Amino acid sequence: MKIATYNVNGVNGRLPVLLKWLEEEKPEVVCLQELKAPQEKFPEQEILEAGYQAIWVGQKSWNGVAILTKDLNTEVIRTALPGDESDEQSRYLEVKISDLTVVCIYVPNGNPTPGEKYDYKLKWLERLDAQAELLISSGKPVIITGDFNIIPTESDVYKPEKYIKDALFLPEVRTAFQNLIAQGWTDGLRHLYPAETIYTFYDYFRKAYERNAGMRIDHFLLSPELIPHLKTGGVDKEVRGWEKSSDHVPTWIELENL
Amino acid sequence: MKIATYNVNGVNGRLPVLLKWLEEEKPEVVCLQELKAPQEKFPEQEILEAGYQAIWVGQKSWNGVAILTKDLNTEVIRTALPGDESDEQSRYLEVKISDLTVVCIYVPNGNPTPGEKYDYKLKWLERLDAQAELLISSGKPVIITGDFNIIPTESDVYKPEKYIKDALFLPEVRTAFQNLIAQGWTDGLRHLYPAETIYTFYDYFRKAYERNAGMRIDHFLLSPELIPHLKTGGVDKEVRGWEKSSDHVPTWIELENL
DNA sequence: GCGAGTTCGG
DNA sequence: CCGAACTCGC
Repeated sequence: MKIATYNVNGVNGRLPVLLKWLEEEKPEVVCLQELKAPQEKFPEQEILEAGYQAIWVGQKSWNGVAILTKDLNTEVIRTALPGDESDEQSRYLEVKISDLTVVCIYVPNGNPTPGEKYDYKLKWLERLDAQAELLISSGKPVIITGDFNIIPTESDVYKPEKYIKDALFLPEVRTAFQNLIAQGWTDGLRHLYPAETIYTFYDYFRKAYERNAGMRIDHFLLSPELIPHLKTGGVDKEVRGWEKSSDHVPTWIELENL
Repeated sequence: MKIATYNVNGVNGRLPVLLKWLEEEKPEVVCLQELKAPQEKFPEQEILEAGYQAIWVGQKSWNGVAILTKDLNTEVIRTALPGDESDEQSRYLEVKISDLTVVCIYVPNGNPTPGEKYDYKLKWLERLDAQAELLISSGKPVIITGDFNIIPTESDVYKPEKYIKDALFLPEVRTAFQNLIAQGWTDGLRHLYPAETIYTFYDYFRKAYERNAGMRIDHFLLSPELIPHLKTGGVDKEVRGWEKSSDHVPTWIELENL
């Protein structure tokens, strides 16, 4: 089973690119972030015509997450991250696909630092930590994937020194990621390729893609029982060069015998 | 010689449509209105590659006029309508192509009425009247063409009763047009087709094109010596049905032996 | 309805 | 740099 994550940065503006990529790669499960569309403006019809069912949590202007599945029975578990009833932002979607739990997340960016937005990111990551602990304790197969807005290590960004004060790279944020790993989760892509440079995001400005000025911020966290099934993964880097592409790159893993 | 006028409603947004139409119709002279582009953002390169030289008067956000010519020596005569030095709007361009003077105009819309904008339209038309008088008195061949924002008669709009208080149809404005005719100018298309319904504009709203709810507001005024050369003309109505079309229709005349 | 600008968020 | 929403003009 091929599972992908793709921060589309506007699902309607991105529709031609998204459909072309789906047609070429045909992943069974796709987690999307930054829909930037209200619930009623998600392009359900076009997605259906491409052969995918969709579950989504929209929001006007910002955020928004979705999970697309191809011929798979999908059950919604929750559409919000527990821990703060007053949180209005659409950043979390948890579904069950047969015995596999798939969690699609869009972690707050958190810039500028310091500030309210950074505080919100840290609180959101605390709530994610609690929810991840519950999920991994279940002993069932779970994937948490999406745009984490976290650069896990110095090896995951083209010039770490430029990001010392950035909300994607500050120690507290990297520690939050390590805490998840300490719970027992595995960073899927890094597990497959321990020493490779892997970038999932290239800024729109200053020709970042052409300069290979990227970072790895979209991740797959796998619960232990999934590791034996993990055989390959990667980034569809060329999509970043397409006309009207997102600033993120589609990222995927393949699980065998699942 | 085929001479066309086309209010493009944004020359950059309209570029694919404009280039396709130029490729199909190949007019020797094209007057454009509503460039909606500052001087430095006119797509000169793409127009050159399509085989046209261009002279243009840009303006940020609104207005803007241009004259494109195919393999013809073109000399700029003036880039503003005389009579008000303080007028900042780019609505007038006068050039000489061999012995023919071509004037491209974008008359102010003037709505709502009454109001400042209507007053500005009337004053602009007075200045145009003075300039037209000068031009016709020269005894040389002159064409004044463009978006006049004037519906000359009841026969030039689908439902005249809807436009009684409209700045495009108020008596003062129609009189301004008749005054030009009284100077000796000929309304080229009406001269060719005295009894036909000819529309050059269909609103974007309420499916005006599908309902044939149009009006004739783009005109060719010809000085007397040109009349013997005028053999045919028309509107490229189908262009209005193209993807991402302007609300105006390209309109043209053909002058023989010129 | 649509194009171009601006503002916001990234 | 880019997407979405809003404003303005037509």
